[in-house]
Amino acid sequence: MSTSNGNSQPSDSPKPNGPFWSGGAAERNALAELLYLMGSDARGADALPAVPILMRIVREGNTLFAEGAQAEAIYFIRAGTFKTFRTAEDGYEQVLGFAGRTELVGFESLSTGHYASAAVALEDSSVYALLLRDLLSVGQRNAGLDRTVLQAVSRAMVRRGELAGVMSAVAAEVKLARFFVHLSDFMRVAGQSALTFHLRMSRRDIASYLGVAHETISRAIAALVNLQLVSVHARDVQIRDMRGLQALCGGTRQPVHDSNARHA
Amino acid sequence: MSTSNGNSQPSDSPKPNGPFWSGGAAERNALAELLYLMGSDARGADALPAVPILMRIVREGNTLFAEGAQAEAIYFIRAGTFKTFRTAEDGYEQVLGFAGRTELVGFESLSTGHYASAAVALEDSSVYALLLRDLLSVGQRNAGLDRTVLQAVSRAMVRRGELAGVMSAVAAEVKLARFFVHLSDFMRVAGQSALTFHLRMSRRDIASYLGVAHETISRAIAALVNLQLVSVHARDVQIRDMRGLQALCGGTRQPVHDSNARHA
DNA sequence: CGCGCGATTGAAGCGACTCAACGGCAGTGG
DNA sequence: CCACTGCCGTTGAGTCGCTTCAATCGCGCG
Repeated sequence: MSTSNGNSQPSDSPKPNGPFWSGGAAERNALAELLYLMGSDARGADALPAVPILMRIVREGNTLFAEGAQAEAIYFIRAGTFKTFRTAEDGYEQVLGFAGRTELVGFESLSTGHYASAAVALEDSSVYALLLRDLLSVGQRNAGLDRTVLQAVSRAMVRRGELAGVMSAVAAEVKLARFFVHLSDFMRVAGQSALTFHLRMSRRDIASYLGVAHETISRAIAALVNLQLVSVHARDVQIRDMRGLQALCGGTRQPVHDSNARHA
Repeated sequence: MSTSNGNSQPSDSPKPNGPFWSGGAAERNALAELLYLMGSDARGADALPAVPILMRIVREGNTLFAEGAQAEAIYFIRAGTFKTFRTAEDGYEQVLGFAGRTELVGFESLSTGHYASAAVALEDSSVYALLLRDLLSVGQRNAGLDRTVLQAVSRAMVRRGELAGVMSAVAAEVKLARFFVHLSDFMRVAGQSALTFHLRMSRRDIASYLGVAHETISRAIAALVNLQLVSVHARDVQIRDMRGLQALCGGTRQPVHDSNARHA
């Protein structure tokens, strides 16, 4: 979703044909790769209708799509990390989420034809693009792809729900603890170390995502470090007490400032 | 989404055949009705494969599905209002959203097989159920239904993003103002009065949805009334100054300096 | 009628926001 | 090569607003 252990191997031949898009003869392979990436069994992947899948490389800091732009495609992330956010009239950036390998971005555009949020790469990344006109075409559907899309969207919905979960916590340390636990879970299912990972986003982005001021993130990190729950150096995070961290996540309302002394 | 003007006519013959499900000969009609309800053009609705659509009545206060339960179906709301929420270990209810006519609930279950949140009817309601096994079946797909599902899910994603939008506001009055504006928008697109509507949810539910204490909701309502922006009696809301209300929505947080997005 | 629940209002404390300053780091251009 | 300039991250101090605890009122319901 948001981190990587310095692995993100650019090994598997991204090399695009054009400035933006690759395609042509490679499309058939791209579709099979996409289904494999997203965890679908590739049964019948050879007997597929001609659903073109394009690949696109996005360098760190570049935008995959802009908020409000005419929607052309939805994107499956092949490698790298993105943040999605909306920009208010006053310029405030509300981060809606971080998306990594195997995740889907840009899907909200399907109902309106315009992207409801922007997506920017937090590191050099690559995505598979599925054009909307192919997704909505009546004929020549690919059942495997359809199922893959539905499942990916379902997961995206779950992650949006988690956003509400982290923002609902009152105390900033609790929000941050939940954020770290979610990150750890993501690393684990990605087959990487669940206790050591690298933040790909700035403190500001985290703050926006959690709904607090960015200074509060600094202080919350310091608090978790003081509690011996984690070690943080720059953007490298090491979880030292997962149990304690999860215990901290429990509190929703009511401050966690434990206070053994109830008022007498 | 969440309100109705006391119209919700139970006229169009809900009458279920069994205790829970209706079906049988009416299924063919139900599919056509569903497509019409969701705004799809019903072209070729007669030449549909046999996709069974079941209808279900849910009385006020009853649960459509429970959090964590094995998922059987996703639901298109035909009439009424639901709230979706997750319950923390300490019993705190985090409201994830309110869903009304033409909206979709339960979709998150698709990726895990279990419902990630619970759905409870806030008034007597009826839904169309689309069984997961039909949704995921490889053969005999209905292109119109597929497209309808995708669009409904897209809209649900947009609404989840709006949740982040309301929770990101700092001041409680701003959150509430945004909530009212969203409600008004929903009423308008539903073809009802955009300035007068009835809240179907409790103050507590609103508070949970907006991420504040329920007492704060009372005070925020009083503040908006004092500002002559709205009138509120019990759960009946009348918007008196839509411009002022929208102006209040503007405030988010201090603007974040441009930063990212180097060259598009 | 009494009980419970929803809603409102008051009082007090504290936690997060805001403003501000500082150090470190990377990119840039003289 | 090194100042210069942003940006990121941290830390401090003060104010404000929300949370929490508490009491009260109205209403529906058994």
